[in-house]
Amino acid sequence: MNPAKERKKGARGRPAHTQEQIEDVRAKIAASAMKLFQEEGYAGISMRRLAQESGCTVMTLYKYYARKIDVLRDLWGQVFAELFDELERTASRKQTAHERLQAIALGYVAFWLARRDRYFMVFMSSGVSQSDVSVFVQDDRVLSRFGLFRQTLAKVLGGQADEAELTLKSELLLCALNGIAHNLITISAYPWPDPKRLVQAAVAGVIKA
Amino acid sequence: MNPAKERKKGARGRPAHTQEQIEDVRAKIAASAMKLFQEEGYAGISMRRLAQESGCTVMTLYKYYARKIDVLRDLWGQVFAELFDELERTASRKQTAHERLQAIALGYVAFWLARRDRYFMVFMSSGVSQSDVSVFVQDDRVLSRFGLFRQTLAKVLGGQADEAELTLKSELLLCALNGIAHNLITISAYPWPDPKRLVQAAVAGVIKA
DNA sequence: GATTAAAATATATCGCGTTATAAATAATTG
DNA sequence: CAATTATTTATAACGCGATATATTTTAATC
Repeated sequence: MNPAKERKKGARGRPAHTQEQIEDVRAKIAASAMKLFQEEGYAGISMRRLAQESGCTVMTLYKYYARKIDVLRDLWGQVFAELFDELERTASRKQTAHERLQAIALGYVAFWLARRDRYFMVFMSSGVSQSDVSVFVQDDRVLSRFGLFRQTLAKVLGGQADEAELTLKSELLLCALNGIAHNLITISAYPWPDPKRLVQAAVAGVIKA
Repeated sequence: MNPAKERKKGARGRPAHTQEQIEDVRAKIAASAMKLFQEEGYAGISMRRLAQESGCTVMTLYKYYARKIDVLRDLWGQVFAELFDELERTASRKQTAHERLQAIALGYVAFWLARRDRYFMVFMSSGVSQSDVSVFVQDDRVLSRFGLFRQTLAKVLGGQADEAELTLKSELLLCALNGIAHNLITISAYPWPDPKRLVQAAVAGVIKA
């Protein structure tokens, strides 16, 4: 209700930006940020630099984003959208539910392994306090897309599992996949096996056990 | 070879600190840091403040640690030592291999969930660049202790798995456990189930599949 | 005590995220 | 046009991590 303050008719002075205009400015800043953060890392880009490359001043940045981390958070949604768009395309090319589950599980881990810079951008962003991180995927548009895993797993299990068991197993699978990506990326010194074998074993673990 | 530069006999001037002396100073700084980082978080403590509480100047800190993050890294080893000491104590109280595996898996996740501040300190430390993180558990003294999982799993599987399969499964289990802790801590807004159920399902996945 | 070399300090500087404040600019209405 | 109001800019400031440089203190030998 009353999402954007209505401008009273006959009001004087410069009108406030509409929601659309605000999002246009944000999108422009975010585009610069995505480019810069990927090239030189989140911590490597200063607000002064981002302002310069965005063609505005630091104070304008702070008008559209309360803190630097909020710029980053704006990019997370884009990254997850890209990821799940890719996974759904991948899944649509497979015939059986089992193949689809394997494909998206592999695709999920492969996505992050191929985009370590973005993984760090999303999961390990520097200068992040505990409270910042706990809301890192609070956005419903992001969270809801993880339902792809639950739905695909449901098809594979058929009637073998009730709702509760299905929920548990799909969440376990997600934890395992995130854990595989997390460990392989952050503990890179360790001689990990082929990620495909880990993912296949993880999938086997939830559909057979 | 020639680990510490030998002081030439008859040398003039104040002798350089021995390795032992250096480690004593580091230990003193690290003690202050562990206390302060836990109380107010890594990002919340400045080098100026750490120097003050350690009874030295900022420049002295930088003599013993090249960067602030290196102080933190020094604490990681202590945290893992505490974790695995606890896990081994837990395991020793159980009779069967299966019980031990369950216990250490549960204990591993429970340890981090009960020490979220330390989890962030170890796995999500702020101001960390990609290269910093890739060596975060490179320390052999830390890495070797993860062997506990492999050995315990070997007992459970008995002769059912060859070396390669045992390696794969123990690494998958570790990925899953880290993933469970990681997700439950960082995506705290999501209504996760009881971590015990996730861990039990993860263990079941590697011993039955 | 004099000499020497290392440890430790003192001080200044840099760019950083962030905030505050005042001024300039732009877009509207009368 | 003037008046009004929001956006944007300009500038300074704060504590931060980090670095550089010069000085003082300390612990050893002669």
